[in-house]
Amino acid sequence: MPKDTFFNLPEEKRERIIEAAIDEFATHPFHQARVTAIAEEAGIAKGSFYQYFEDKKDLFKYLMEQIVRKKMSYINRDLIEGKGKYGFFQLLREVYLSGIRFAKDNPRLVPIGIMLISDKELYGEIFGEHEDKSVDFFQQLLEYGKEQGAVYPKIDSVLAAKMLAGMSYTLVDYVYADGKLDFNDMEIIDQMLYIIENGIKQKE
Amino acid sequence: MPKDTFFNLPEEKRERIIEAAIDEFATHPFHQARVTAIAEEAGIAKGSFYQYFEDKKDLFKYLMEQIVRKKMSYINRDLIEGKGKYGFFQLLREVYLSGIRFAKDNPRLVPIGIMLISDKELYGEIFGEHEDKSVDFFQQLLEYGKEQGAVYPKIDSVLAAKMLAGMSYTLVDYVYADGKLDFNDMEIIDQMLYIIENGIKQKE
Amino acid sequence: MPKDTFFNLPEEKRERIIEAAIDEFATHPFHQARVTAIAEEAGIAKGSFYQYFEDKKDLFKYLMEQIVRKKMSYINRDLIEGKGKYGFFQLLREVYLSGIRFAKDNPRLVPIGIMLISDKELYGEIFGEHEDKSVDFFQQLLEYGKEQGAVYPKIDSVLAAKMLAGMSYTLVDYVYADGKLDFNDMEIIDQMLYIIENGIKQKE
Amino acid sequence: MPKDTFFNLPEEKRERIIEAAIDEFATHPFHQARVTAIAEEAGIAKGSFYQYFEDKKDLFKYLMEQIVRKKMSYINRDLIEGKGKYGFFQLLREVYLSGIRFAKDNPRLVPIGIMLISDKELYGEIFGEHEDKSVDFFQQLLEYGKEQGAVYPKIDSVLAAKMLAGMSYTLVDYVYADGKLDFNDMEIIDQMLYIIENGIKQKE
DNA sequence: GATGAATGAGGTTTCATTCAT
DNA sequence: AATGAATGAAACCTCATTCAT
Repeated sequence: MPKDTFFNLPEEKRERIIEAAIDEFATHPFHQARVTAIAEEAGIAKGSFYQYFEDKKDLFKYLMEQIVRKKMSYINRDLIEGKGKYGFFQLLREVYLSGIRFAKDNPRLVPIGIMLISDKELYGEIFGEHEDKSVDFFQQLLEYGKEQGAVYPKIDSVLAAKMLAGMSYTLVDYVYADGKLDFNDMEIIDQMLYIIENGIKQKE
Repeated sequence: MPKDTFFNLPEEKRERIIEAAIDEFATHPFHQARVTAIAEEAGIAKGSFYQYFEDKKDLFKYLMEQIVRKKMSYINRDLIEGKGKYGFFQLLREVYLSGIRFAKDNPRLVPIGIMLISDKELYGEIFGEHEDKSVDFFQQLLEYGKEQGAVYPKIDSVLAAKMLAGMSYTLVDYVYADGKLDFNDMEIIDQMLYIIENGIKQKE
Repeated sequence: MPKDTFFNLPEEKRERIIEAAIDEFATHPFHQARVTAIAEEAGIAKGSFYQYFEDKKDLFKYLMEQIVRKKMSYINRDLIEGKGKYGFFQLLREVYLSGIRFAKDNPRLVPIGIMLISDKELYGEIFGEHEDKSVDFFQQLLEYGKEQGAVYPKIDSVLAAKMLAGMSYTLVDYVYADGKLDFNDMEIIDQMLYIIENGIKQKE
Repeated sequence: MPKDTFFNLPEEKRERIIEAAIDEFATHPFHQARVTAIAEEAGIAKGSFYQYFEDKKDLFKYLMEQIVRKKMSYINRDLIEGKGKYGFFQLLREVYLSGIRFAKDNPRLVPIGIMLISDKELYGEIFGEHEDKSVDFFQQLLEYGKEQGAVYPKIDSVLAAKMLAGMSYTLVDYVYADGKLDFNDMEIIDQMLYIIENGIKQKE
């Protein structure tokens, strides 16, 4: 957790530091990212860094929390508005869409998350051992879908949740790799949803 | 490419070095992995390491090639046997199964591949810029499925291929995380396949 | 070019580092000179060295520039005073004298320059490919001598310049080898000048 | 001194090793020159190197001796033929000419000698502390010149010898730097000799 | 609080030389 | 005698972190 000094900083400076950190962590794996580079980019003294944060990991943890929070905000906004209105698949659509919007609005945040996934040791230190939260989320969504009568009840919610979560990654990575998404995001999501709904089998 | 000296080494020693490297790379991201640790673990002098390999990256590349080759061997064996016999979904099942078997037989190799994915720069240096091969593979498989009349022809092969590839990761990661799989691997795969085939929608 | 940190250092410390560097480079060819030795001798941490200089070569370049500048200062002082007063041979005498005075005042700097000469690759990196400056200098001096009517006009200025430059080295090396010069420096220079002026031939 | 094994080697192989050594020492200062490179270039095993030579320095010493011997041979041949025939300045001319011929025939040997000069420590280990032999040589020549009545007797032979020796270096370096000499070597030497004989002063 | 110099552990890599076959 | 693998000391350099002002 950053020290109080960090939170007492003028908004603008805090912002600069965070931006610099994002730049560095987006382009380098954690152990490769340099505190010096962040300090320079942010225009603060190297010593100041340690006045704000316990150490490199402290900053990274904080950053990660912010990212998660931000990503959540994309989802929630849509869901809150839609909760009553949408059916299960429409909700799912919104969720995926929010993921894409997040990636599009914050492309530099995407690789940071991806990088973390691969470093299990670091991941553990940051999120504890707890399971992937997004899986929980999709699992709950699926239960809701079953209640609604939209999802085939015999489906194993846990497995399906993992699949949906994985698909979410696939989607974001797809968007991120391609650079920019445009109109036909919709098309891609709709096709993906079609497959999720109906599978790929040829019906006779 | 390792130097000749490496290939001239007695089988046993070569094995020791590779094992040590796997241990190190499985538990540390590339830049965090230490040549010293590998040399010590393998019981060779640090200088010897550089008689066998150009540098750390050289060893890593080689290791990665071996991993890919090995993984391929799991797939190929099954496919070659089945080519004529199996229908599309049976083939897909075999492919996933082979992925799981690979992960089960070589659990330490899994995280190495996963780590690489997140380090785009390193990834590029090793595989060039070329796209994920597994996506190509699944795409071809899908085309075959369409010819066979097993896959709904309107499905976008590229997108579906990405999804199938992603699902493959999901599966392996699942297995890897849980430690060991037993009999009911089958069950999980079958459920996953059911979803892929039919989707998750409640048919009326 | 040393970093700012170096120039911000207290005079005394900067001096210590330079002295240590001179000691090391005076007794070892560049590639044999050790950063560790310099740091130890200067009483600074090895890491500090790299806070002051880009790398070993950076320090060496800087040192070399200082040496050249210092040597120049010996010449210039005399020349500026003498420009109007002296004839060509008197000027030449001053130049040689300044070379000797430099060598006498800064004996440890002499071998550093000499060592550099032999390492063409390093020399090129430091001074660029440009010709030996001292040759240029003597050439100009000779032209001046011809204008003055002191130098035999048919003499090839380029060749003679090379000879005078070489002789300058001979002289310095002589002084340096012998350890210390005393009164009869004058005598040696005068004899040398006599030869340069009149040659060694017995006139009939 | 190389071991017997070296001298028992077939002429052709010995030659190859020497050539490889020359290549390496001509392009790298002693401490930068690599035994490995020499062995590779010569097409022998690294281990064999130590069967022939005590160590790197041993080979270098031997090489240096050969170079000196070879250079001598250029001088001697001319001198022996000329001893009676030539006057002092003609002899001097022959000596310089032989230096140039040597440099032209063996350009790769020149920088090796030059490099050695700058590394006083190494120089001492190889030639002992004894004075520069070429100075001795020129001194004797000058005495002879005086006897002959060709050299102005009041000239200090030691100083003049140093100058002549230095000039010899100047000359060789000149030739070496320029790459190749052609016909007008003669011209250069003659001009140089003119200066040595008569000086550069304008006679009234 | 801000600064930036100081530190030193630790990392990769090189290479002369020895050793075992 | 010939080979080439093995060794390990030592070099350069990086960087997170601490210290002193």
